[in-house]
Amino acid sequence: MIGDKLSIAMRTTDELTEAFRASGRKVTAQRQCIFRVLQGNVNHPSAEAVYDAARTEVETISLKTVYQTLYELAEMGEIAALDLGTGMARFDPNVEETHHHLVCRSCGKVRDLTVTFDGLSVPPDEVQGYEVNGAEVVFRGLCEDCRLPRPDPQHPSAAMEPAGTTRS
Amino acid sequence: MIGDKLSIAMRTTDELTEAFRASGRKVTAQRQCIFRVLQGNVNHPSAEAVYDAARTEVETISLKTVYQTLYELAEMGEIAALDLGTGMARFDPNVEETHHHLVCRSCGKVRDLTVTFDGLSVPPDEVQGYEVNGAEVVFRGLCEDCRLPRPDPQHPSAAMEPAGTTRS
DNA sequence: GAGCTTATCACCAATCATTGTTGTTTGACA
DNA sequence: TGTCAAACAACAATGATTGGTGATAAGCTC
Repeated sequence: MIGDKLSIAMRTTDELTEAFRASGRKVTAQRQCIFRVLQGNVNHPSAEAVYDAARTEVETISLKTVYQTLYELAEMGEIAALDLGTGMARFDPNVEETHHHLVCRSCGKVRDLTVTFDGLSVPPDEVQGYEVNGAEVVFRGLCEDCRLPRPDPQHPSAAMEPAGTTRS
Repeated sequence: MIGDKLSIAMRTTDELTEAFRASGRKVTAQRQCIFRVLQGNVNHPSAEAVYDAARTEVETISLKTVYQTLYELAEMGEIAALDLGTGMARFDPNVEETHHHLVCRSCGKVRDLTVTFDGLSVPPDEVQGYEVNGAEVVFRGLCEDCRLPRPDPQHPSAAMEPAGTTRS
């Protein structure tokens, strides 16, 4: 396994602590715990997944606190809140490098795709009055775990890998 | 206004009626009403928007029936159910021509973008075990109505143009 | 270190989109 | 026309997320 892959572009817990304080926010044990959960997390966890991970450290932390902290981090631009059609918001600590996403249709697993697509813009005669300032590409398919015959394909991997909705 | 734009690639009400019957489904007044609402609709309505439009014809129709019929149409491949991050599913009667979408960050309005992007695929060394079988591009920005100073930018146009969630 | 102020907290209850349940109605075919 | 399952309307319920409230504690001042 390439352990190096975990060194994704994201501030450290200490840097986030500093950024929080600098913006007039208070730094609590709960928030630092959430910072730690996010640090180096490459799984695009849902709020619930962050909550579960955080609770192993701070048992009394509430889901509301997790949501609030995550959206504050998103507001500060330290993480990205994504809606990838998996039925719940996913949070991506990687905001430094522009990238796209691979989403599993079966379990909802998300992976970064650090590829730049040239020519990904709206032709002038097609803008239909929109002022476009962003483009996201989502590739869908089946992840390795859901593709192969496995004991329980619904739960290929446990922690930090929340399942997506399987509508239709 | 280009009235021709309304002749989007979609089956007529009669064709949908026939397709429904052919697949063993029953055709009711409620369903035909929904077919009519969708026919030529270029606004990517939400279930709620279809519901509202349908109710002007069949006052007693229930939201559940609308959801059920829309997802059956999606299952049959006659329309597409989209999750574009606006907080609710949007339905696109245009399934014939491959296209992408323009989404307004403010009001959630969606427009088709009939453009083909070359090279929109995952490089082999980046697939990370996924079996990819689909790619969607979403361009985000502000639509004409939300961009310009207007009396009530939250409701630029009324019918069939449901607002998106404005999280964060 | 104590006191103060205010953000943040935990614990609810509430919301919104969507889905499950149930008893009734109705299309499709005999 | 009769039969019967599919589809219906009218609920209640779900899951993700947010709002309200009184208690707590971070970060300042002294």
